[in-house]
Amino acid sequence: MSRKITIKDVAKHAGVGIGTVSRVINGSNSVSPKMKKKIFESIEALGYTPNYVAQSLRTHKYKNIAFFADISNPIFAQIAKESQIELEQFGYTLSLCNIGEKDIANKISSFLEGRRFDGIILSIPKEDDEELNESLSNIDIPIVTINRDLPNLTAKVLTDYYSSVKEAIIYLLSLGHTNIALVGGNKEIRPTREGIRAYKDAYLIHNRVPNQALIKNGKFSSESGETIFMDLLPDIQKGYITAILSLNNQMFYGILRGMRKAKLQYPKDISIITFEDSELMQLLDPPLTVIHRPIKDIGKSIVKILIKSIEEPEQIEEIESVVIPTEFIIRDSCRPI
Amino acid sequence: MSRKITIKDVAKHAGVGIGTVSRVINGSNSVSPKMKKKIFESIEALGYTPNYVAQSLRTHKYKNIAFFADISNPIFAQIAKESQIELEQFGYTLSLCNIGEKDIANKISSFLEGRRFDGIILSIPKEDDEELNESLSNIDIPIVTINRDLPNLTAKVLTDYYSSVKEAIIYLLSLGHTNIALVGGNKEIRPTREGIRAYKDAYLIHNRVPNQALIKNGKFSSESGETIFMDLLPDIQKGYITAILSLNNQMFYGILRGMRKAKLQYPKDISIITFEDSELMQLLDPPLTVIHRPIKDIGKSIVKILIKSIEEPEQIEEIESVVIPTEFIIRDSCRPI
DNA sequence: CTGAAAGCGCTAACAC
DNA sequence: GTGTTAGCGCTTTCAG
Repeated sequence: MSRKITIKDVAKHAGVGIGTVSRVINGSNSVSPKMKKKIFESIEALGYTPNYVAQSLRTHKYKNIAFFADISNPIFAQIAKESQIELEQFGYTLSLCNIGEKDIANKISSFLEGRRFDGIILSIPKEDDEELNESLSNIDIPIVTINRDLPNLTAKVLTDYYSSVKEAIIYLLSLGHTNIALVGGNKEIRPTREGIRAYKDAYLIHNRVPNQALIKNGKFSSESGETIFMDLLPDIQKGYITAILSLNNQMFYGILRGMRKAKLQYPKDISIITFEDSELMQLLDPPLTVIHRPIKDIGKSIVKILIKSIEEPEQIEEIESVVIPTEFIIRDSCRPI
Repeated sequence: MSRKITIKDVAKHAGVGIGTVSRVINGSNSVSPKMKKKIFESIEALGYTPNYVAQSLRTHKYKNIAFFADISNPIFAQIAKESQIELEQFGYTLSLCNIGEKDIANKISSFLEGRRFDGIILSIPKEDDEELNESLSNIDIPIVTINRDLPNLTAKVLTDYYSSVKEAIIYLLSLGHTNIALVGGNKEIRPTREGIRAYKDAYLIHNRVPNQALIKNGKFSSESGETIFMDLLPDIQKGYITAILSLNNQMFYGILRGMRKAKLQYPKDISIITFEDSELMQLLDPPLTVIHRPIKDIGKSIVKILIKSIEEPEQIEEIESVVIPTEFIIRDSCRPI
């Protein structure tokens, strides 16, 4: 291929100085209309596009965002997708970095090392990883977290777990369930805490106090969900536990698998509700009662906050968390007692 | 934060020339061991990491790969994830760009414009988009395609649709099914073509010729799958069509939804097989007979080919397509006639 | 084997 | 308003 054409070529072609071309490209300072026109023509004629790498080196702006999460979780994949679509409007690029359970601080810093990003989108598996929080607070570019309360990180997009979990539990209590198991991930993350808080409050409203043993915590995986279900199984078979609310879709798969193995069916043998409304959730038979959250809105909010933090840092005071509403959708996976 | 420390700082700290530091960083040419040691110590002491942007500007190497696909499809999200994990080993970054159905050529070129990538991973919805193929062949960096036969693009990672579809159809024929519907996406992509070829060959082996009308093409969406199912419905209810093989997971969701609406159950009313073995596929009741492909291997192969094309372009002659084997897994969604 | 210097393509400060 | 120039941080000749 022929050599990439540069700003110099444009300047020569238009018979102007290189600086003037730069000004036109950046729309900065006033350039005389005739110059402007001439330069635009040359840009067009030569098919010039500025080299972002060179621009970045000069300006310390990279138009590039790093996305850290566990993409195995389809929800994060969707959020990544929506964020990318949104970022594109602003001319930004999204670079993926998958993180698992372990060695996250290292993974993040080695990913960031040497590379240049203007901002970060992040969701990590625990909030109380001190080493990680330490290294996170040393990062000097804006970070937007997803559903996490991290010390020093104020820009966050949260899902309103509280309202819908409360609504769901109240719904179950109204159906006559008294012992509802709550299955969630690590206690050290916001969704679990909020879920538990909502759970307790819902019981309170019904003038009851839930059995602490009904609150089960594990990891965001189907294996963990299945393990928890198996723990619960004796009490389910005894008829003590009659409903389960799962705060996480991946754990929910494990619960379903466990039910299958134990030859239990919903809603006959147990009522169930889960978070996240994927296409398949509706295909399960009977269709599932779920808590749904709008992924597209989450992506949009993330990007909005992030771009603002990057491009208008002076207004950073005003940047706080955004809470995305959820929706409780009743279908056919719960039955009255 | 304090100013980023640069190669100059290291040179000064070590009392050497800037070029020597560079040589040490790149492991290039021989530098005397004592120098090397001193410089490494300074790098360590100052916590220096080279600025990739500056390196890129100089070397025209960016350590960055662009990924174009429709991430709505969980399969592509998984492939993106696996590719990223693999690329990381080589120090490369993955930038996402979601593409939909329309205006793809523009999307790709505007994404690439000005930015610098060393390679591209790509899967597009049709193979016969001339404008797109034209613009693709003008790209002067290595491109690895996923399951597409594109003119001029020889580096590809393919899934062996043929063998498993053939196996699956033979399985159905052996169960006594004679009229098996084949549901796939656009005819202008390799998976569909290969699926159809396998389908016909399987019939041939049984000394039969399939009814062309049983081959249905649509788009990779559940809506399209449902529409096709509804087309098929009369013949299913008549008992003419007794089995369906879906080449695509998203279309399959639509088929399931259609079955639900029509109050049909598998395997009783119809036998079904689909591509892609997700966790939920096993949770459907009864569990589904599926064709499975190893996503991790696909990611690895993509990256292997891509890195080789980038870093050892002289061996490009040898770089051809890799075919990833598939596996036909029999569970309980088909019954004998 | 090593230091000095040119230059990747661009922006911004500086003159005119 | 506009051209010239320094320099972002790095690699790579070029001398020595």
